[in-house]
Amino acid sequence: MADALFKALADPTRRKILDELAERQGQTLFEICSRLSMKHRLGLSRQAVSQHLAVLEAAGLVESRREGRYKFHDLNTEPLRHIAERWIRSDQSDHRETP
Amino acid sequence: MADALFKALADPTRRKILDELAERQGQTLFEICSRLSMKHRLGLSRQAVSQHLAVLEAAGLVESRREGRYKFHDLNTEPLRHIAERWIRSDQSDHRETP
DNA sequence: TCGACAGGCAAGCAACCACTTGCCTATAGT
DNA sequence: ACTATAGGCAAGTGGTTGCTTGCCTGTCGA
Repeated sequence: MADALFKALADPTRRKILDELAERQGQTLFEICSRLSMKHRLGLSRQAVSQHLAVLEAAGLVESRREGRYKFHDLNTEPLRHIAERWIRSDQSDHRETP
Repeated sequence: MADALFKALADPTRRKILDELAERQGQTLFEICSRLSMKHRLGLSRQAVSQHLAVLEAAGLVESRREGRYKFHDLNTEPLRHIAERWIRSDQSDHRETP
């Protein structure tokens, strides 16, 4: 479970997809494709993005809903919220903002 | 920079190493090796752990200091603190605890 | 009804990654 | 001085992964 989450975040293209979904929820596969090629100059095939979305969905970071022939993708930030707690909770060093 | 961080976290063995360092700071390579084999039944070679530590150090998650023939490793949680902010900051969904 | 559009499935390939093996350096103890 | 200990360097290997290519399914508009 944590494994799928961290592996999903390991790829820079997948993180950019999360960026796009954070900026605008409910995008379709083609919208994400064109956004990636426009803004980031990424020449990815449709299937590549589709596979990335499958990985993100398996990790719980993306949820999809189908309407007709469109499939809309939504970002779910819930799995991201407790990632660092695993190592931060018993933190003995003082990481306060530099005065 | 973010790439090294996420790739470092992608491996389950490296995350266990971070767990061990979170539990006890300043461990040597051999201490980490024996801990991993004891507690997690991981039969890893010394070089495997050494390479993992190099990856973690490149990501800024582990800092090392040399004293004589020993090299002590310390966990640095600083890179972990702002990981999720990238996607959470402009979060419009209501993820409050279930009432 | 038929063609265009949105998406899915599966095999194949090249690059990467975790891990091993073998050898080497340097410090500490006797 | 010499041996054991702690660690490093580099080449090789099997498995994984990101991406492509080709083909198929389902939905909407004319």
